[in-house]
Amino acid sequence: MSVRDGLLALLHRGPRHGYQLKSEFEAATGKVWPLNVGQVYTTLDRLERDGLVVMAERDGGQKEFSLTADGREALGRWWDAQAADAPPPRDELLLKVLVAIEVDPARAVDVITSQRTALFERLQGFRRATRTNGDLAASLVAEALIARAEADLRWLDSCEDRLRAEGAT
Amino acid sequence: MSVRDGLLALLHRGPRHGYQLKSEFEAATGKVWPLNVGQVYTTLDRLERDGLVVMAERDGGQKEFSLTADGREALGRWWDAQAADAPPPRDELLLKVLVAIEVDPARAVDVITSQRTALFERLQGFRRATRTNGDLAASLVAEALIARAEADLRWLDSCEDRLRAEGAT
DNA sequence: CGACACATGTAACACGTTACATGATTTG
DNA sequence: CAAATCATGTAACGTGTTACATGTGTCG
Repeated sequence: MSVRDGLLALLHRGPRHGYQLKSEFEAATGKVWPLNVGQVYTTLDRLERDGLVVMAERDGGQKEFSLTADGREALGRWWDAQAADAPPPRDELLLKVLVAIEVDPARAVDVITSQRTALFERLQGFRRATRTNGDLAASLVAEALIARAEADLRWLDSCEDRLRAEGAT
Repeated sequence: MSVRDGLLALLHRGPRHGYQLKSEFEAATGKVWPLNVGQVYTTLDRLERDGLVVMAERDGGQKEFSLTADGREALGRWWDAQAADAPPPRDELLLKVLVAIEVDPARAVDVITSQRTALFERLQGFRRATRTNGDLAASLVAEALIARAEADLRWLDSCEDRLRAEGAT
């Protein structure tokens, strides 16, 4: 999801101005994406340039943006698009471990160990977070991150096993 | 992980030229990151500009790049850096579902359903892939993607439950 | 010879990030 | 009044993507 997609989606709820969109963007994404307001304006400019959005200036200098028909259509396509068809997962943990194994197997064990420790601490943090807040978005984020972290921890274990097995031969 | 980090890491194995790095990059990352050769050269230029790499021209027009002391140091820092400290997870699936719930709860159910179907099919594909190849990198990638996909499927179920619960009240 | 892999690059564009500049309105 | 928040933007930079241009070597 790009800022572009996010803004398009938010405008589905009705006309908004830039500053408003910033807060709504962050709220909707459970605050995992802190957004510089400036980017909202440049992105809105591009959306307008591409005809997905129209701007109406209201008195007081406020500018109101709304979806055009094209914008609504683009949004529809985005809802239907499969997240899986997007560019392959450039995941930091995955790639770092893969490269470490390939480039410097001796060091790879250390990398894996240290990543696992850090990930485990993060996991604890997520679990703590789930118990403290009531916001739906934030709690779904926490749930997703917990599930991911658990999966990643298991994967790191598996990597280490494989490495040891390779080392033994 | 950026192309920059990847190239730095690959150069740890010894001096290389650009074209070589392209293939090694893709091999090391289990082919999840198809790389345009051009980018290798521009990235190497930047690394040289930043003093992390030196270029030596060999006869035949081939250019050999090697790590400098600074480069080695930067690489060391990268190995030690926690993947978790990197920018928060801009995950397509996670964000799309969150935004859908926030913006258009009625449609969110459809989005979730369709994402789940697609994800399940991908999962099947990954499982098939694991049984057919012997390459370590590729098989670790497959393993990671399977673990992730399973976690995500469970999360999608949980999202749907929550949505229905909200809808009921 | 022709196709393909090797090898090196440039140009244009999109996007995200940070920092900076400016002014109105609200609130302690 | 002073500070915070609301509101709109610009400039500069790093990075990733695509497309294009060029030339060498090899193999059928």
